[in-house]
Amino acid sequence: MRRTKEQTAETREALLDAAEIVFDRRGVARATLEEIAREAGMTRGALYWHFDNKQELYAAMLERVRLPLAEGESALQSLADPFAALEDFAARIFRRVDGCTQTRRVYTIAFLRREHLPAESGLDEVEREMRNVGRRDFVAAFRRAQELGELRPDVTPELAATALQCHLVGIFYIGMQEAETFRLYEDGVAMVRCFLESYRAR
Amino acid sequence: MRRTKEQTAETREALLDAAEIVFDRRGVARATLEEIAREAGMTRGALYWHFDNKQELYAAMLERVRLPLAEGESALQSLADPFAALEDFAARIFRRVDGCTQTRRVYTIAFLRREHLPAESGLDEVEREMRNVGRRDFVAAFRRAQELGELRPDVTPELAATALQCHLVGIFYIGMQEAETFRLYEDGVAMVRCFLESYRAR
DNA sequence: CTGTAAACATACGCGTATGTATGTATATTA
DNA sequence: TAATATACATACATACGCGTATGTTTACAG
Repeated sequence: MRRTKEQTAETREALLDAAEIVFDRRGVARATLEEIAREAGMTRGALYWHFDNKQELYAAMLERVRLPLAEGESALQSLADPFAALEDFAARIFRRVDGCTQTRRVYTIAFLRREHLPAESGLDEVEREMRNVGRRDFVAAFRRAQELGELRPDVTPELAATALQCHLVGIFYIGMQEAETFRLYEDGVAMVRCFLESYRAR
Repeated sequence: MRRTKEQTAETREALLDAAEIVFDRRGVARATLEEIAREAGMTRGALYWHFDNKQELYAAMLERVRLPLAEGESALQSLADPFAALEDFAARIFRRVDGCTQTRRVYTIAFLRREHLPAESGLDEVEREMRNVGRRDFVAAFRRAQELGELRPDVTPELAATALQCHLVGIFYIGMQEAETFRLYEDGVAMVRCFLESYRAR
């Protein structure tokens, strides 16, 4: 029952799609490899052929979304107008998560459908790295704004960056829990815009 | 080996303390009743005497913190100065979570150490209720601010309430993940103050 | 065209957590 | 003070999910 290269790749994608669905439905811990395989119309044999275990399956699922995300649109580009760049960055992220079902589902899984342990070796390094990369960019942008005299004089760039981080995380969090009533893109952008104004110098 | 009423109550508390520790360490799903019982110096027999299963143990752990929290300091009191009341409300919550190790740990467990499923019957109703109660108060406060002409004219009370909710959740979320480097009370209050200013009319 | 390994399906053994059943000592009550 | 139910500890029965071993078909390399 050997398949062609194409069929094999399709099977792998189907397994990852199924993993997303079942992780979203049951949570990562309670999801069983049996249910994932059946969701894809396969057996656990196929799963263990493509992935070593649930951990690696989860990592591969993340990677499939991280790749297009890392391709270019992640960093904030121009530091000429830091506030505009920050708002634009947030808008792009919201647009991406709100527009693409798959991205949204994976983000939901990563945020809500799994347990975040204190010293989770390996996987959380990725998350922490992603978060810190974002934060580093935020600090740089607010520092630039400070140089331009556009930042409120009573706050540090670090605090402003942390606050933005908190606000974005909160928007994602609530937006995913109230997925039906909460329009991530429209409401999110409005909130971030309003938020950024408060850190602007008068 | 029958114990006195006092001893029994102490055992129950010890089991709940142990549940907090193990849930925080392993996450709720991966935590085993065996480890919890041993952490309390007991066996699973004691656990099954006091609680029916892990679900009820978790609920009892939540309830132990919800009780003192519901005793009085939860609602925002005066609507004379809505913005001050909101800031004060946030400050009290931060103070409570930041000051009390137990409260902080339970919040960390509820936020990070468990999986949030879409239709989790029973337990998530409590969470949703808590969240909606907060939100209702926020909406009322911002509506009152609108009547007083203190709310920015370009935002609705509902959006402002949602934004505040998002910001608070994000602060909790980040504050618990970076528990070492993030001072929940000081930084949190500063952020909320700055945030609230941005929704004030000029 | 033939051998080999890929791409799975099937079957098995294993550990582990759970729930329950039973044992037991003792505080409580009548 | 005797009887009883309490407050556990211990033992057991069960099921579930995982990892692996093995079987089977067939694409592909030479």
